[in-house]
Amino acid sequence: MKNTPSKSSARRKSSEDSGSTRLTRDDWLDAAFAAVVDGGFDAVRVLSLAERLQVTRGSFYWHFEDHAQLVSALVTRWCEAERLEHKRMMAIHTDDPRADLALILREALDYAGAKLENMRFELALRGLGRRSPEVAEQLAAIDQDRMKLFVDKFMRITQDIMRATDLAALFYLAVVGSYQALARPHSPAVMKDFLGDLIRRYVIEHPKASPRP
Amino acid sequence: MKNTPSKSSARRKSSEDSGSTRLTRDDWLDAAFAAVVDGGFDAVRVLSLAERLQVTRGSFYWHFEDHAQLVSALVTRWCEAERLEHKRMMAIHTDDPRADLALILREALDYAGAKLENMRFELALRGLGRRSPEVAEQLAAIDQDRMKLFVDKFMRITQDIMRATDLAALFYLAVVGSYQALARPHSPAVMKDFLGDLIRRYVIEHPKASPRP
DNA sequence: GGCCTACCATACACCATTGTATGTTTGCCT
DNA sequence: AGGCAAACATACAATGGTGTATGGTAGGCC
Repeated sequence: MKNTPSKSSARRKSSEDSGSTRLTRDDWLDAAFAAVVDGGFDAVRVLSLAERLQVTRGSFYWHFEDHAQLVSALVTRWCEAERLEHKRMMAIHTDDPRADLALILREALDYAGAKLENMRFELALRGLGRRSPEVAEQLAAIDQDRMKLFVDKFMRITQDIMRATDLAALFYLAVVGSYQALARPHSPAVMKDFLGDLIRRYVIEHPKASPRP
Repeated sequence: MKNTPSKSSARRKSSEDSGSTRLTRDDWLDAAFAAVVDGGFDAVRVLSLAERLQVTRGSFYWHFEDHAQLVSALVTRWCEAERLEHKRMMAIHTDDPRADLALILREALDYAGAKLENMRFELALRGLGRRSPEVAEQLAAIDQDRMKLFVDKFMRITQDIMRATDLAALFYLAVVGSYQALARPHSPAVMKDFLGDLIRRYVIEHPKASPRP
């Protein structure tokens, strides 16, 4: 449900406590996140969230200035958590670069539980980015981050900067494209492991076979 | 502006005429299409369209039952036009399968003018499909159509059904993914011809080089 | 030239949502 | 125990959107 741990002080309640004490700012952000996951950013209505949280809107307008501030805070929180993930993946560096790449791809493509929610959020965010230049900018930074990650990992396999860039871009675009298919309610299960298999077969197991003029 | 020609009778005005006679149903659909292109489906407001068309909402509620009918008609109109395009591309069949594929890819990736609008519409439509099962179904049919097209064309090059399916899926996913990047206001120009070049280099010019166990 | 119908305007009721102002409760702190 | 600030409730104004009912107008057809 939460994409980053609450930094609420100890005396305050966080969503882990099932007790019905007061809410924190992060609780509202969590509720907004859940709303985005199933319904997109249009589903982030102050009243709906309040209903979900069993409070009135009076609580909201204490924790936030207005609706825009909620959305903005939600987006930046997600982006920061995402960059932490990138850092974590960047740190994966054993003496077997193919295994490293396979692991990263497995993480990026194994949609399950919280990861599926995260994917749906990202999709909705891309939709929002089409109408908000600020969000588009933040998303571009995320994409750039991930491309760097992919290129780095491919680089250790091919040792060819051009080829590594090509492959990284191709597969990252395919990953983004696959999000669309996987976000559908009844996505074909066969899609799930498709890209991972493809990269294993075409790149990892046969790294020298793909052509380069 | 229009993604399919109006079938309005001769006495009625279509948007080509600059004269300010009465409107037709297709004029409203065109306006809705334009609204989706810049602003998504949330920008399809009856009042905004009326303002854009220099009329009041009285006109709208004569041509359409309600707002939902407008959206529904718009979506099916686009889908039908898209399938016509698929048929046209499917008919491209010379004795040089590589040139055929290159041509199709150029058409699918050369975003300019009306094609960019079409792409932005498709992206918005995918967003809508995440909350409307009917739309999701129509989109799945479109995807299936295009996959068949891609597989057919790759098939004539590789003569290997498995490999053709893999490559078709990989590149189609990449095409869909690239839509996200290209839909951004200031998309890097280098992205524009990237996939086309990639396919030319990796598949068309060196069709036998990619691996398959 | 009258008329009938397609097309559009006007006016109203209604609902969802945001924001604001102000009152009320809870609980920590000393 | 009492006070103070955080957290929430309540009530109200304002906005922007849909849908409906009904009245008005223009243009083809006889």
